[in-house]
Formats: sequence, C-alpha cells, structure tokens
Amino acid sequence: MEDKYIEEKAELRTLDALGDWKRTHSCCQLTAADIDTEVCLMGWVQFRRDHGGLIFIDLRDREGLTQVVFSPDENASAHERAHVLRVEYVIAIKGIVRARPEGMINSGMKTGEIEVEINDWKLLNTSATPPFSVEDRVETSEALRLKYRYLDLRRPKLAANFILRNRVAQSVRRYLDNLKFLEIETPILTKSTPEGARDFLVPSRLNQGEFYALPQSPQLFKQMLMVSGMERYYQICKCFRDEDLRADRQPEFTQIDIEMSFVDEEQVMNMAEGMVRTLFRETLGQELPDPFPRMPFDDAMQYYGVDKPDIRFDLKLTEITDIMRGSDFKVFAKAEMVKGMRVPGGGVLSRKEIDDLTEFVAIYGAKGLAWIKIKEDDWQSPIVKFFSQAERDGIRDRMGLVPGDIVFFQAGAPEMVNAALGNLRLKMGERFELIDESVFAPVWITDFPLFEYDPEEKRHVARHHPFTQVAEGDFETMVSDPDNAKARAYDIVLNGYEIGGGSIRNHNLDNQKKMFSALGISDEEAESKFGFLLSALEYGAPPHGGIAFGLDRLIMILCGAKSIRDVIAFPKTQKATCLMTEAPGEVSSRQLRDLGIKLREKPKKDD
RNA sequence: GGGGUCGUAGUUAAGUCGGUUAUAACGCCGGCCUGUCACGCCGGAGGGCGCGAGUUCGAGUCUCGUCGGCCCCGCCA
Repeated sequence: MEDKYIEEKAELRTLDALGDWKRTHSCCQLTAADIDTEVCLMGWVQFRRDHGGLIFIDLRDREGLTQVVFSPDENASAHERAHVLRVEYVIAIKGIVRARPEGMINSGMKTGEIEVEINDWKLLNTSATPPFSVEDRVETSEALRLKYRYLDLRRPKLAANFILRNRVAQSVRRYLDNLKFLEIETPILTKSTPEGARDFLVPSRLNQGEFYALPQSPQLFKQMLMVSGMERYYQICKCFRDEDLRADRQPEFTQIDIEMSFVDEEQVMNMAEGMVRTLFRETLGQELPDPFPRMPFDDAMQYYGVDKPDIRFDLKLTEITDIMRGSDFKVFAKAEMVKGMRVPGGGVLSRKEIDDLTEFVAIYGAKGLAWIKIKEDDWQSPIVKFFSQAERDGIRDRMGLVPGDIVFFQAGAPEMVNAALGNLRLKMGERFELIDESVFAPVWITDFPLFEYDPEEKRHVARHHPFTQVAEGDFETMVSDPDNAKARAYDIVLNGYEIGGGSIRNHNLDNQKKMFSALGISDEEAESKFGFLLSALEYGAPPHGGIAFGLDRLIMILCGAKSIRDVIAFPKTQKATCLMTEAPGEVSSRQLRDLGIKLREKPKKDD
C-alpha cells in the first residue's frame, strides 16, 4: 500500500515542459493597476501555506515575491495537483491578478495588495530539501552557505547586492563613456613583477620552466596604452594577489582601472570623484559632497593614526610629546612619540572594559594602555600622580578636557602609537555609537611619501608603486633625502576603507630611471624587469596618470555588507579555497608531465 | 608565520561539578484544515556530539593532536 502511495506521488511530480508559456512579469512587479489582467509568472516556491482547501504559494524570482492562490472552487484540478508543491520547487503559473480581500492586504510585501488566482500551472522542476532555508533572516554558517553558494545567492538580500553591483558597473561605464574613455582589455597571462604583492603563477607548457603571472593590476599595460595614444582608457577587470585574506580582501578581486593622458592630479581627481558622485546618485539616490574634502597624509596620520581615516565621526588624536618631554613619568618622557585621544563621555567605561581595550591595543604592539578619567573635582588615573601641575594643565588645555571624559594614551614608536590609537579610535566610535550608518564620507588623502623604508629588505620601497612621479620640488633631493620626498599620488577613502588610489606617472625616461635608482634597482635589473617600459618611454610618452578603484569594496560599502564575500558571487574562504568547487585541487600526472613539473613527495612546512 | 574564536539532529542553538535513554525550536515525513502570509492543529522519524588519540569505572563535557569556518596581526608596491 505504501509503495502504491509513493508511486502515486511520483506520478504527481512528473515535470512539465515550458512549452509555449512566456513569462509576462517579474514577481515584484504586479500592483493594483494590474487587477483583472492575465499574467504568467515563473519562479521558485518560497513558502507554501496549504490549508487543504486554499493553497497559498509565495512565488520568488530574483526581483521579489508574489502570492499566488490555488482555489478548489476556481480550478479544481490545478488545486488538487498543487498539494505536492514544496519549498524551492520551480513552477510556472498562469492566472488572473486579483485584489486581495478586505483586511488581507500585506503591507510588509511590495506586492501585498494583490495576489494571482491560478488558472493553470506547470511543475518545471522539483528540489531536494535545501540544507538551509533560503531566506534573509536565517543565520547559517558561512561554510555551509559557501558550499551551496547557488542556494545562498537565491536569498533576496544577496541577490540585491548583485543587482546593485550591476547598476554600479553600468553607471561607471556610462560616466566614463561620456567622457570618451575607451574600454580596452589587457592580458591575464602576463609577466611576474617583483615589486609589490606575491604573484599567482601559471606554468608555461610551450616554454617549460617558465611562468606567466596573473596581473596584480594592469598598471604597466595601461601606461603602455597611454604611450600608444589611446589617451583615455578604462577597464573593469580582475586582479590577482597571492596574499592572506581578510574580510575586505580576496585573492582575486575586481578593479575599475582608469588612465588618462595630458592631465595633472587635479583632473584625475575631479574625474574620479565625479564618477563616485554619479554612481552614488544613480544607484542610491545619495548626494555626496562636491568637492570631496582633502587631507594630507601627514594630517591623517597625526589626527587619525591611519592613512584611511573614517571621518564620519569626530574623535581625533592629539600629540603631547613636547609637553611630556621633561616629565617624571619616564615612559612618556623618553618616548619618541606620545599621543592622547579624548573620548567625550568616555568616563563611563568600566574597569573591565578598559582591561579589554588594553588587550585590544596589544594587538598593535602596545605594551599597555594609559588612561585618565576626568572627574568633576579630580583626575582618576593610575599614571597622573607622576604628572606635574604644568603637565596636567598642558594636557588639559591642548585636549580640551572636561569632566566626564576619558583620555587614552600611547607612547613609543610612532607606527605603534598611531596603529594602537587609530584602531582604538574606531573601537570607541562603535562603543559610543558615534557613527551614523546612513552617512557616506569620502575623503582624498594627498601628499603621500614617495617611499617607505622596508627594514626586511633594508632599502626604501615605493609606497604607491615605482612608476609614480615624485612631487615637484622633491626631484633633486629624492635620492639624497628619500624620507622627505613626496609623491604625486592620491588615495580615495570612504568610511574608513581605501576604495581607490592613483598617481601621476613618470612619462619622462630620466625620471623613471632616477626612481629605480632611488629604489636600489640597478640598471641591469631595471632593464630585465621593466625593459619594455623604459623602451616605451623613449618614444614620445605623453604626461599621464590615473587611478584604480576596488570595485568589490566600493559595492560592499554601498550594500552595507560587512564582508567583501557578500558582493562576490563565488568568493574564496580565508584559506583561499572554494568550498563549492573544492578548488584548488590536484591535477593528473599527465597534466604535470605536459608542463614539465615534478612535485616533491611531501611538501615540507619549512622552505 | 602568529593570536583569538567557533565546530552537538537537515538548520540554529542548550547541555551545570565528568554520571542512566543527549534537549529545544525550525525544517522533514504522515494526517486534518477554504483567507493564510515564517498559516494553524495532531502524530512521527532523525544525531552520539568535526576527526584521532589519551585520562577515567564512566567523556559532548577534562588533556593532547589534527581538520575546517570566521575575525585579527604580519603580509597586501
């Protein structure tokens, strides 16, 4: 008897062909204006509410939901067949748009005023019970979501991210096209560039023992295109960096890459912020400041401790190195740098919270976290007993301390002081809810140092990249005094994320050679690594510069997503694997033989 | 390379000082139900606690190792 039953059920689940049915509307489209029209919808069963008599199905496609009703009175056979419907089954329905009965309007639903009364329907496919329910509100582990990414992407929230992503990309293309930019593709199989991030390598079958590298960015190709006279280039392209992952970093990511000839930094920045303003207006209806505020790198470090300040809230760092110089508090007196951060109202922080914050700043190398709570009558602090009255007055006046405040201090190497307090600043922004999540705060960071010292390699390396032009006025001294050379470079920061950066490049051969020599790159090395660039610069390279945006990060901020993975269709895990395809994977010995590659028996951990 | 955190039915979580047969909700299966919208009601099945050792009379609980997810430091021109 049970067998017969299963057979019966299977019979009911026979799939239908699409036939000549054509979809007429999406599932978020129908309104009261469509009442009494006949429509055909196709999609997935989101919810089923089978009352035995009436059956309600919320039908979902990528745009939204529509309630459809199977009624035994209207169409008995359509209703009878509908008992088999389950979540995620794929169906096509034909029916009449009806106004919902009085009091049955669902105001929480975009199509809540109407429903579709079924005349006929087709079962296009069944579905196994999904491992997690395809709904926004369900919190399931990210591992499971990534394994079944195709189901995860059905969730309306995630689908909406990709709809927005498309609109941003289209807005960018329209904007750049209007400004006569050419979209030009550059190679994915290219040459390893030793400066910068670790490359992904691809072995060459036809040239055994040699490797292509996947591009970290199309930097040199776009410069070549300027030499080619393309004048204005852009590309929305994949870039690859074999470095460790973070919530906002993936090994392959998408860049909006732009380069222009015959321009200075003002023109690049104007073009770029116009693009960002336009895409915000066109996709979110949000107006951004015009122009974007600008901040020199030195100020960013001084007041925010980072080169990507979140200026949505107003806490700032204050340097007090000079005040503490002769102090009895030797930790401060001897420190290369002493900075404080005043947190208005921070006096409410408990001892436990301060202990946790001390642990937090230790991540950045801080040995401790000095603090003072400003009370009505006195200062409460483990360190203030070491301060003279003049020192107390000096700190109070410079920082504008008032009762209720807490001040945090760091003393030591500037890198540590800035990192610890800069990140503590963000922590305090969250703790005291100083951040208005509806605000988008862009800021240009300018006047970057041309170099930074790499203690591992014991030489100066380019802070931006080695093709960046030195600031006017620093050309003569860039080799003798590299620490004070500025670059014609600029970053664009949004809500504390670096979303783009660029520079004016060296179009003059001598300048480029001087840059290489400042970086300790010999003529031979420069020739072997960047020979084609040096050669191109000999043939009438126009002045040029550009910028590149991290599209994924930008979309992440627009979506309010916490991770870049939520705006990338098939992202990698933190170990750079894909849980869906199980990449990376082993390859056949035949493939290895073709490539002339022999694997070690057992990869050793060291080496 | 390092620090932190998590891993228990399909899913999300609870599980006390180590103690009988490991809880709950949702989902799933079956039945009932003509205005629900995360429908409702009744009944049922389903896991041996990521994996491997160890301690113990006894381990989901303790120890060691290992695998995996996430966050972070380093790294990311």
